[in-house]
Amino acid sequence: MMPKLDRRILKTQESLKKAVIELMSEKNFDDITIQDIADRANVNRGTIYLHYQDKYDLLDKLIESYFNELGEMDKWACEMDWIDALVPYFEYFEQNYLFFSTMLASKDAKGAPSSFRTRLLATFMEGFKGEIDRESGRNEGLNDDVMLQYAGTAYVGVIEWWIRNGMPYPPKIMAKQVGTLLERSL
Amino acid sequence: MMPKLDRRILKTQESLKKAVIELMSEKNFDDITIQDIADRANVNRGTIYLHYQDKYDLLDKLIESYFNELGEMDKWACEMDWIDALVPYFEYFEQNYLFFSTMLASKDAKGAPSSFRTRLLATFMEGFKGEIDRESGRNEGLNDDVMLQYAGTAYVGVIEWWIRNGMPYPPKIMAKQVGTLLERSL
DNA sequence: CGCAAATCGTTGATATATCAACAGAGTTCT
DNA sequence: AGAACTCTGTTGATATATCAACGATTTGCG
Repeated sequence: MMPKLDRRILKTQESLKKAVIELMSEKNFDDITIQDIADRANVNRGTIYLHYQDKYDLLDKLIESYFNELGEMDKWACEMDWIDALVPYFEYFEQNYLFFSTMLASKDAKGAPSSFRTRLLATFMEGFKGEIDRESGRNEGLNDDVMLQYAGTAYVGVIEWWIRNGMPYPPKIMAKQVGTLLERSL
Repeated sequence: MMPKLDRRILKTQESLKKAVIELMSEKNFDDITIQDIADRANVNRGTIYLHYQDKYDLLDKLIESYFNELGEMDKWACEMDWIDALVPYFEYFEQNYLFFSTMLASKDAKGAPSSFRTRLLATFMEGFKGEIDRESGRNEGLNDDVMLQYAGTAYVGVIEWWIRNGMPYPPKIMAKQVGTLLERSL
């Protein structure tokens, strides 16, 4: 069991993560100072060091927490219908749209397209692995690699489009449509 | 000088006040328990007693803080044009619409119309006192009492209507219109 | 009624956050 | 190069919040 975290720890860490996301949507991560984060989170600067090594560590743990959350949802979703299983995902993206839009938009230090996107893709492809239809024969002659890459990039692409365009359709509609398409591809 | 409050005190008190406002917009104040408030504010129940006697004390101080804020704005506004002076007020009502709509809606314990509304009216009338035109002669034969009551109830009434109807016009528009009307009445 | 559960207000021990201050490392400006 | 400035990471003393527990009321229910 996790050793039941103190309320204050959760609150400060939440404020700090929220602050980083907000600030990253406003300026480059490198231009963000520890004091900026502390101010935005309404937390003493020193407090940050009680939880994180530095701002990079904070960003790492922030991203990690989202992937963990996605991982949790995977477990929950694996035995459901495609369309039903996707609903909570789109709801999750909607609730945390600022995080996802910011992370998908942010370039890596070197200017390369975000490693976040790459990792997100890998996560989805991993999740799709067990869902490929190997029984109906419908997919004979198709390589797993290709199908996974196809479905994965499509999925990420749609999410990216949906978020960037202000989430024009509600999560349930998105789940239904994307679910239908993914089902055909795997 | 105020003895510079600790960050934690401000944060806790803010959460608690916000929690009470939210809860009051959902159910009767008497049905709200201390534990409810603690949960909503994400604060330990015992912490509440470090700041307040009980939930009634909390509500008192909550309301008081808003009247103090209004009092501060009065000082700032007294030497301005009517219309310009009203803008910050309507902006303030807009920002804190949940508080005002809840308080204006809430009945007192006995079921009487809210004493909050009565006090708000008194505050505005007090503020209007110095603004009555005694020079142009335009108001001769008119009693101060009557003018104050007239303008005060009108002002409160418009605010109430504006908030209850989802603030259909922006603060600046409201300030201009109400400012024009108040100027005519005093 | 009478019991069970919920709520209250308080306590003591402990954990966390705050604040002011410091030295060191970069920056910027001249 | 050097002065002035900013940011960093760390420290020690202190203030505040947390948690679990308690007895005392109050509330809800059979």
